[in-house]
Amino acid sequence: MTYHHGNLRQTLLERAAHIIAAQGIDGLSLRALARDIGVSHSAPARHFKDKHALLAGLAAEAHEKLKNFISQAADDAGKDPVARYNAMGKATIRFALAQPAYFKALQNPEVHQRASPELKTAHGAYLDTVKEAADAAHRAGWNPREDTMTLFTFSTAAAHGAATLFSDMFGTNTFAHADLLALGEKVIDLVIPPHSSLCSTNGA
Amino acid sequence: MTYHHGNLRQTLLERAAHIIAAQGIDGLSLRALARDIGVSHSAPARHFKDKHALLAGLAAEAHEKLKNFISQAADDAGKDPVARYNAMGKATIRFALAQPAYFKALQNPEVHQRASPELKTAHGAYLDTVKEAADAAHRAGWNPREDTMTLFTFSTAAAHGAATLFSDMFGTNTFAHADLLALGEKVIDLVIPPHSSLCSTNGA
DNA sequence: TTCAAAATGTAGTCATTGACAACATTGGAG
DNA sequence: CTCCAATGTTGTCAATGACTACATTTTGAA
Repeated sequence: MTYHHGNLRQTLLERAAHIIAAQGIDGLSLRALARDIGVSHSAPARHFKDKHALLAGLAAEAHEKLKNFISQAADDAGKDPVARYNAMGKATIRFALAQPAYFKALQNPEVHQRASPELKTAHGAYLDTVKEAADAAHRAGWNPREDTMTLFTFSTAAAHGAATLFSDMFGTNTFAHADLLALGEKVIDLVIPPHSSLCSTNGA
Repeated sequence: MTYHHGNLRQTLLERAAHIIAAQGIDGLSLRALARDIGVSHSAPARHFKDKHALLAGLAAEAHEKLKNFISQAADDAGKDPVARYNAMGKATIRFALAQPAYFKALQNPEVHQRASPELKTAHGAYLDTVKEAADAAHRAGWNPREDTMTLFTFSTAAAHGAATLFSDMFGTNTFAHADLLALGEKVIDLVIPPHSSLCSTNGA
C-alpha cells in the first residue's frame, strides 16, 4: 500500500460512474467516493477542484466514449452516408442503455454551464463528428428539402430524446432491454430512413 | 404577521420554481428556500416530507401545467387532428422556453423513480392527453404505415429532446429566443408535417 | 548523485444542509 | 368551550463540500 494511489484520477472517474449508475447523479458524494476507493476525504480535490469539476471530467470522458462508439457503428455500417448516420443514431440509443452513468453525465445540463476547456473540447469533437455525418447524409439524399441546421437539430433531438427516455424507462425495470432496443431502432428509422426511400415505403 | 403562513405549500412550489430557474435544481436548498420565504427552516417539512417530495410536487404541478398548455394550443389549432398534434409539439417547446424550471422538474429522472401517487396521477394524465392526440393524428393520416407505439415514442422523444436542447441552449444566452422558437417549429414540422402531405412536399 | 520543488495524498476544521424530535400556536369540529 | 389536528418553531445531529496546513513521494536539473 503506497502513499500515492498511482492512478487516482482515472479510478475516481470509474467509481463515480459506477455509483451514478446505481444511485443517480445526486447520490454521488465526494467523501463517499473517496471512502469507497480507500483514500482520504480530500484526496479527490487534487484531481478535481470540486464536484462540478468531477462531473465535467465524467462528461468529457462520456462524450469521447460516445463519439468513439458511434464512429465505430458508422464504420460497421459501410459507406452509404445515410446508412452510416442511421447507424449512429441507433448506436446512441445502445450507448445510453449500456452506459447509463456516462450518458447521464453527458446530458447533465448543470455541467455545461461552467464547462471546463477539457469538456468543451470533448463536446465540440462529438458535435463535429455528428454534424459531419448529418451533412454527409443530407448531401446523399436524406431529406434534401430541409436545411442542414434543422435536420441536425431534428435528428440529435430525436436520438437524444429517445435515448434519455429509454435510459430512464430502463431504470424502472418495467421494460425489457430487447424491447426498448427494437423500439429505438424503429424510431431512428423514422428519423433517418435507411434506404433513401423516395415515397411509398417510407419507414418500415 | 401571523404565526401561520396561510398558503405555504403553494408558496414553496412557486419560490422553488423561481430558484430552480435561476440556479438549477441542485442549487435549490430547503433551508435557503425557507429563509427566502421567511419561515423557519423546518416549516417546509410539514408540506413536503423531504427534498424529493418537493421536487415530486413540482413535477406534478409541471405536468399539469404542460398538459393544460398543450391542450389549449391544440384547441387553438382547430379540428384537424394532425394540425392539433403539430400544435401540441410546438407548444411543448414554447413551454420549455417559457417555464424552464417547471420543464426541468418535469424531466428530472430522479423524481420519477420514487414517484408519489400525486405525481403518478399527473404524469398519467399528461401521457394520456398526448397519446390520445397522437392516436387521433395517426388515424387522420399521419404516418399511416407505422404502429402507434413507435409514432408516440418518436414524437415525444423528438419534442422533449428538442425542448430539452433548447431549454439548455437558452440558458447559455448564445441563442436568441426567437431563433430557437423558429428552429423548434421547423423541427416539429418534420416530426408531424402539418398539411398531411402524401409525398413530394414532405416537410416545408 | 543530490536535493529542491512540484505533484500527490492526509488530517483537521468550518459553514451549510437535510432530517429528525420536542415543543408552541392556531383554528375548527364536537 | 374544549380538545385535537394542522401548521409552524427551535434545537440538534450526522454528512457533506470546501478550505487550510502539513506529510510524503516523484521528478528533473545542477
